[in-house]
Amino acid sequence: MAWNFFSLSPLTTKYRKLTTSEIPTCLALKGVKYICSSSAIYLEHSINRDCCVNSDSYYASLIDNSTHKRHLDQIHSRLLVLGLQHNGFLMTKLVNGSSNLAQIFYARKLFDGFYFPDVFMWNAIIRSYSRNNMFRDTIDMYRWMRWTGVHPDGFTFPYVLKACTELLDFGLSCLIHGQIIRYGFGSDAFVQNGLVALYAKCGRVSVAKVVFDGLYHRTIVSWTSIISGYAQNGESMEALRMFSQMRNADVKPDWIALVSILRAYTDVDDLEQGRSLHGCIIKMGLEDESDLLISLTALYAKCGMVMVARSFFDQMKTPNVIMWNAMISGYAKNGHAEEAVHLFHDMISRNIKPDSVTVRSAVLASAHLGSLKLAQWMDDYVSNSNFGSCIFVNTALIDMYAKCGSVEFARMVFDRNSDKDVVMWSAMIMGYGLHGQGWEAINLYAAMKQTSVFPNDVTFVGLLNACNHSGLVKEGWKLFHSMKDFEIEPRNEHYSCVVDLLGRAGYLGQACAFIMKMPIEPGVSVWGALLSACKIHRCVTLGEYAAKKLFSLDPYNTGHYVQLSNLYASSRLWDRVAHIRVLMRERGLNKDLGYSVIEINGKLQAFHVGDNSHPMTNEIFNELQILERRLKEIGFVPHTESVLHDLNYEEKEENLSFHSERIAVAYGLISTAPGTTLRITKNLRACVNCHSAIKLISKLVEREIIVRDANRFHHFKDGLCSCRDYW
DNA sequence: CTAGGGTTAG
Repeated sequence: MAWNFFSLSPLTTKYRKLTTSEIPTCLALKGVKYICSSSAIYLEHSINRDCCVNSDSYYASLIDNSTHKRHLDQIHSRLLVLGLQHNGFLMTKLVNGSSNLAQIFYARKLFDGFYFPDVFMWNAIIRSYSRNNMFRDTIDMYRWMRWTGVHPDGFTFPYVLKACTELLDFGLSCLIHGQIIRYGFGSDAFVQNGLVALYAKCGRVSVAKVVFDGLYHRTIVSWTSIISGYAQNGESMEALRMFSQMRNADVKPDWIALVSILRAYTDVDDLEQGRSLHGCIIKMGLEDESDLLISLTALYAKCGMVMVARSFFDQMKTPNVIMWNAMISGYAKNGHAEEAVHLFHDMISRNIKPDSVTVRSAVLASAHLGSLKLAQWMDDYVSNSNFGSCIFVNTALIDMYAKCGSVEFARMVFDRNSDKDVVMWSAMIMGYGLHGQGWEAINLYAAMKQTSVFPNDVTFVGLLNACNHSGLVKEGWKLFHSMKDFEIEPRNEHYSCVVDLLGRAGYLGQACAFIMKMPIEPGVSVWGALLSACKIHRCVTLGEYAAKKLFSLDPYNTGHYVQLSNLYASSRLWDRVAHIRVLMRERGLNKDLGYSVIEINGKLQAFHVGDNSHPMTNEIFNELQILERRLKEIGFVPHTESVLHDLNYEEKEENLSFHSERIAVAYGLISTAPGTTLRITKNLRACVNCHSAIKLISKLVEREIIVRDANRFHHFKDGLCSCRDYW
């Protein structure tokens, strides 16, 4: 609207330029603080550029070209001088300009000085708050707008919905949804797409789907919203199903849609489909899209192809934080924890600012490495960073300390956090479970219930695990049945804990009956628990049954074959052991190579079975022989039954004493001062023989030896182990 | 003046 303001404003009647000296006078007249002379020169310059000072669009373009708050100040003063402070179009422009320069409080001041804001002005201030991530204020302004009787329009709601999305407030979202319908925007494409994304982000994909289904015209944005909604809520298969529906509807994906679809493939580890999508991306000429490159990096890294992922990372000139995160977490998740930590250090030394996700991934990598020294370094790093009070990072720290062998340090991190959510409590409970401190876990759970934090499914996985590791059959059984009090549906993990609990304690029949009564299809973990219980109690028939299930559900997992073979070996069924060996060869499987890592003075040293590559190998084997002799002297008899192959007795014995954890112990003993605690990490589960041997060694050499195996920790001391031979 | 994505602790 171009109203003629010349008649209203005596100063501009002659199209006269303001001189620099005049400006302060005019401002003083209107009571506006004069900023600085350079601004005046700027204004002067701008006005000189175009002497035809006659329309809103002139001032609009001045505002659009402003790059500093003082420019806006100048223009504002000028508008005041001209009596244009009630020109809605220009004042709205000014508010927009302020918010673009992140001058949110200035925008608000302008807004407050404007008496009768129309919907455009309201949208401008709402947008300002939303763009500056002040979502509570966004909602407050929207409420105030409604209260003054101004009707929101189709431009208002996307910002309000964005705010709801960020606030993750489902109740509020429903309220706004109702208002959207009442104001008549029930079929506005922008608003509806916003609603789909909003419900999806609040974790209510089913509601999002209802809105999506009601859409009259589905754009690529609608499809992306619903696909990413499923992907973000862990329903990757459903996301991919929507993707195929989208293709049937002949909607061509753009790069943002592809990012969501890649994420779904990444989550289900579908490297093949991911690769073929990669091919499509190249065909579409989108391979230079850096954000797609990040998704591809995450995909290849998650699927174990870290080299390919790294090549994407390396080809990017200036990777952003998210790319760093994808690479670091990719390494961390795939047994390349060292590279992950290395890359993290690299990032710091190159002065690239990590965010909380980076730190979380680095902490996760440290947890995998198991080095207590590194763990403490990470803890220090976090304390000196901005993430010291970040609940996500602190939870990762608790998990890390527990996995690095120090449940005490984990507890210290836990105690220094005053605001604990269910995830943090669960992490601590898990930590106790890992160290076989079942009662501490249960007591902590009791303390948690005293606060207003409610347990969830993961809390119970932690608790049941803790009961398993401490042999607390009755307590575990009770806890399992208390899940329904919290309306938590047990998952396979919970069922397998119970099977483990019953099975280990020797109640194989009950364990079996329990499986038969399961309301869901028993998965790998359940049959795996049954098989390992059968191995302990040498129950061949039932074990074979469990193994058969496992081979059909998870045919390429070497662990199951080894378990069955060990079960046969324990029953001296050597022909069946041989048969398993043939079966594995036919299927192209090799027994996972065992290795152990020991930390000496903060440095990690890895050993595999019979490893003689270390420079000190002579000394190590000498120590091994001494230990062997001393063990024999006190009457130690090796358990030979857990050897995979049917070797002759001598060979078996030799193999056992050269197991990687034994070599690591020997190396640790000769490399550290007497009395030093040894910390060892093993990739597989502790074998029966080494477990008994290390118990005795701890007594012979008067050392505490802490071994982390694939499942839990063993604290060996004075001839005993914290797991009380229960693992 | 409007909307969709990626990295992500137990």
